[in-house]
Amino acid sequence: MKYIEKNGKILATNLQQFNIGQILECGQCFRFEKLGEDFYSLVAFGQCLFVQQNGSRAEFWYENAPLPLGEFERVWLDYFDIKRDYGVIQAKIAHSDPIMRRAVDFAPGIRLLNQDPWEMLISFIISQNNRIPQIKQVIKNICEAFGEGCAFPTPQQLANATAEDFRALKVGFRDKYLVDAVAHVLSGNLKAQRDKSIATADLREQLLAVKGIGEKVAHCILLMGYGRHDSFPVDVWVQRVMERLYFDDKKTSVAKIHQFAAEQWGENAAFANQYLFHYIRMNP
DNA sequence: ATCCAGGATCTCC
DNA sequence: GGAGATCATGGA
Repeated sequence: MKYIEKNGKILATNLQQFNIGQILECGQCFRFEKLGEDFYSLVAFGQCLFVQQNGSRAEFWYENAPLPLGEFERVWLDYFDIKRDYGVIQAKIAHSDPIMRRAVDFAPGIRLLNQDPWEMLISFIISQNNRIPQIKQVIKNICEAFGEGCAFPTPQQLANATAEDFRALKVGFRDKYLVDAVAHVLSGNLKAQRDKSIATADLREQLLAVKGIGEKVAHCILLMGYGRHDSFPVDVWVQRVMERLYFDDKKTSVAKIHQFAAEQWGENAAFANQYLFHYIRMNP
C-alpha cells in the first residue's frame, strides 16, 4: 500500500487484501456504520474515521479535523494491521487445505483489526448469547452514557457504574458481569493494555477469573484485544463449520477443535478462524 | 405467541 | 466431562 496526505485526507493506493466492508462486517468489531457502497464510518481510539474505498484505492478522513499523515501512520496503520502481509498468511493456511482456500477466497479482503483490549473486554462480555445489531446498540448506549465525545469510556469512567446503571442501558443479565470486569481492571488483577511480556496463558487466566467470561469470550478478547493470533474462538458458528467441513458432520468437542486448529494452522489459527466464521455466516 | 441469539453458570448425574 | 435449565432483550 502507498499513501499520501491531500486536503486533510489520506489517499491510499495499491491496497492488498483490504476490503473495508469485509473487515468491518466479519464480526470482529461493533462500532461502525455503513453509509454507502464501500463507504463506512467507524470509531476507535476516541476518533471517528470515515473510509471510502474504490477497488484498490481508499480515502480516510475525520469529520471535523484534518487527518495528518503522522496520525494516520501512528493510529490507523496499526489498527488496520497494514504492516502484515495477508497474502503470505492466506497462502500458508490454505496451500494444502482446499476448504480453507474456499473460505479465504470468499472474503480475501478481511484483516484482523488491532483493537483496544479494554474495549474488547466489555464488548465481548456483552456479545454472549446476543445478536450483533443488539451488541452494537448496547455498546453505543454505554458510550453515550459514560464516554467523552465518541470515545469508549475508560475504566475510571465506569468505576461507579452499578449493575442497575448497566441494566438501564439494556445489557440484560450481563450487568453484574460488567461490574465485575471493571473491578478486575481497576484493581490491577486484569491488565487491560497490550503487553507482549505477559504470556497468553496468564492473560487467559486473568480473563477467566472475571464473572461472565468463559472459554469462548476469553479467546475473542485475547484475539481482538491483545492480538494473540494463536487464539481460536469456538462459538456455535465455528463449531458448526468445523464439524461440517473438517469432522465429517460428527459432533466434536471444543477441546478437539482447538487441538485440530493448533495443528492445522498454528500461529495463524486466528486468521483461519475469522475466514471460517465469516464464510459460514454468509453461507449457513 | 414462541423461539433464539459470536455463552456462561449452576445443578445434577 | 457432559446434558439441561436459566439468564434479559428484542426481532423474526
